[in-house]
Amino acid sequence: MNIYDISQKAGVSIATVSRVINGNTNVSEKTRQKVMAIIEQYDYTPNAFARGLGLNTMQTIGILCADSSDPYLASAIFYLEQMLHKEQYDSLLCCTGYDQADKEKYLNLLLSKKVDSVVLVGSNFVETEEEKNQYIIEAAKTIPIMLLNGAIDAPNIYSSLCDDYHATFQVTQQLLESDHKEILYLYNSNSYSGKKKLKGFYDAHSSMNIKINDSHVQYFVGDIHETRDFLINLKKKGLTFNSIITADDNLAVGAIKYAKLQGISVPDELSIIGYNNSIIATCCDPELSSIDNKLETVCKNCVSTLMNIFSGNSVPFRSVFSAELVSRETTKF
Amino acid sequence: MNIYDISQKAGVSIATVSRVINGNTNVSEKTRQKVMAIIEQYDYTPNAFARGLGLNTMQTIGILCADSSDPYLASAIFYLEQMLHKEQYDSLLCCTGYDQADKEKYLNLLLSKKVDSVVLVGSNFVETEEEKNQYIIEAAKTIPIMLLNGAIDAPNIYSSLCDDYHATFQVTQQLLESDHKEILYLYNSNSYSGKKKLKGFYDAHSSMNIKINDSHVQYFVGDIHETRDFLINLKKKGLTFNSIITADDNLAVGAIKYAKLQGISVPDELSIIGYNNSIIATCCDPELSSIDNKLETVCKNCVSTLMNIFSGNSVPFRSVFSAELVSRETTKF
DNA sequence: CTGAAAGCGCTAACAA
DNA sequence: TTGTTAGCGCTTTCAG
Repeated sequence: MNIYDISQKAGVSIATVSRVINGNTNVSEKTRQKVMAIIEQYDYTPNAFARGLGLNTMQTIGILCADSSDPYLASAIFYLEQMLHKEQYDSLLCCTGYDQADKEKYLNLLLSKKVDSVVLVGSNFVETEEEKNQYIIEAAKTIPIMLLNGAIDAPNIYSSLCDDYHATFQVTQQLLESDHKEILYLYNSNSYSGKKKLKGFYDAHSSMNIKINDSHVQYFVGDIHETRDFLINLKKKGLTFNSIITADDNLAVGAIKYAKLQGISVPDELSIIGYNNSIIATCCDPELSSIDNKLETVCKNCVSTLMNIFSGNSVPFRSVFSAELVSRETTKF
Repeated sequence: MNIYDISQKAGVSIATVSRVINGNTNVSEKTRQKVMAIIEQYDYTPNAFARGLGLNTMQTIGILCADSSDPYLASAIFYLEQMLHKEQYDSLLCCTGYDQADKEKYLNLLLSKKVDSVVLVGSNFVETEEEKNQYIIEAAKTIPIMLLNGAIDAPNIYSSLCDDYHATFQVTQQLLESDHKEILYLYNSNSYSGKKKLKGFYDAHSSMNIKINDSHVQYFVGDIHETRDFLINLKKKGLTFNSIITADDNLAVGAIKYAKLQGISVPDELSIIGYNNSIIATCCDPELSSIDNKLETVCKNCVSTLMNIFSGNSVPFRSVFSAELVSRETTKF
């Protein structure tokens, strides 16, 4: 059943059928009704591919993320899909993993599928070495690229993100002020926001003229139990600290497990602050104080910016929101 | 840049260009190289919409889930996307929420987008009242429908799932044998697998001639803290139990919180068993014993079944796998 | 307000 | 091995 069949049965031309399908007003109410009746009678749906070919769009947005099973990224994807759907866009999901070459391959795949835009979810898409971001800049020559929690300065690239620098700066300062002079900073990513957080940590110290011992900044990649063991090892080696800030809730849960195994009371002897305020922050015990980086807001802004771009409205190429510490049981403030 | 431009620049016909693009062997090596050179020089990519129109497929699979931010469903989506990608298929993700009408709307949307198949992820898509599944049966007249953790007996509908009945039966029996005569069963869904689990719980009791007190089977929908409070209330009302089996890890984490708040020691005074073995099972404290329903296996089977369908091979309309209890700290066995 | 007809870019059957 | 050509089903311009 195609537009020709319908036009024939309705006794009109295909142009008229097309007009009623697309809500074109230049159709008399009478013909409109006649055509609609046939359409419904035969349960006709226009062929999306033909439509795509003619209009050069299938109303699809590519969503690129490293790992959609990560609860934090999963939430972002969920928000994005919901909001895009409201705007009549569908979401083509691609999980790239953390390998640079794969990210590039996936992005090109999405371009070849002719999506209307692609959203890169998670700061791990922005590398420090500028040439590694070249493939994104290149893609932006074809379609607008949205960055969620990352930023690249190049034409047609837009970012929606949280001020991770300031958030980390603040909680670090707060800890330092409440007499936690020995803070361990644990991170697992050198991404755009990873660097911002780290800088916040450092700057908070210098703003109070406190020196950081290099071994109080630790890079570690691993699951919850591996993180726990890593910390045990650190302690064994003689490193002392009375609080931990992590770049990620998973790391923080590892820290909680570490404290428990070592019989260290939280938050009395050790304060722990996570990042992302994801679901696991309320699963652990004690429940984790975590920096909420306003994922829903950031996603909403991302989608509305995108819609404005499509409408030809002028939009900010960067939107920054404030994060906020959600205090639970692993901190005293 | 389209196929005509390329053919012209290469001095061949568009048919030849099409042949080299599609790896058709009926092209002399010499022309192939000549054409490839031009293609690469101009970085030409065939138009996916035109291709879709001609072939009547864009190699896309619809993935329907209620809520992709649920860690368990998120993992399923992740597995599916990865495996589909290997088979050259892309994933159109749709998060329907739990409302029946929305599920139906989304499924029809996917049909109109002409996806090659759709995977319904999660047993919540299969309702007990048969007429509520009619829209799925209807969709299956157009394209094969895959059910992950659910089953519907109708043509062109295929299921890949875990034997939830048996798994629940076994752990229930195990508890009963180890002198836990008062088991509370907590569930939050009347879906296909929800019913199977419940039946397993009941049958294990009857197989050992043990009667179940009706109030030991509780339906509750809410987040972790609400679940905790629900249990506190249950206890207040005088209900006694020395173990809890839940249909879901989230509920089980609520149970752990309940025990902690009430000063009940786990697993000595109370055993807790969750379901899904999702990431949060290792976040909580004590870590949760949970039934692993082999999500990766089930997903892999789903995708390979689908590929076989596309290839015209005969496939089982239902594949059932065994679940397995992963013992952690909330049980003694 | 309606219709005729020219694309959109590709695949594949058929001819050569 | 290569080329010609007829679709695929829709949108949209242009005439009327």
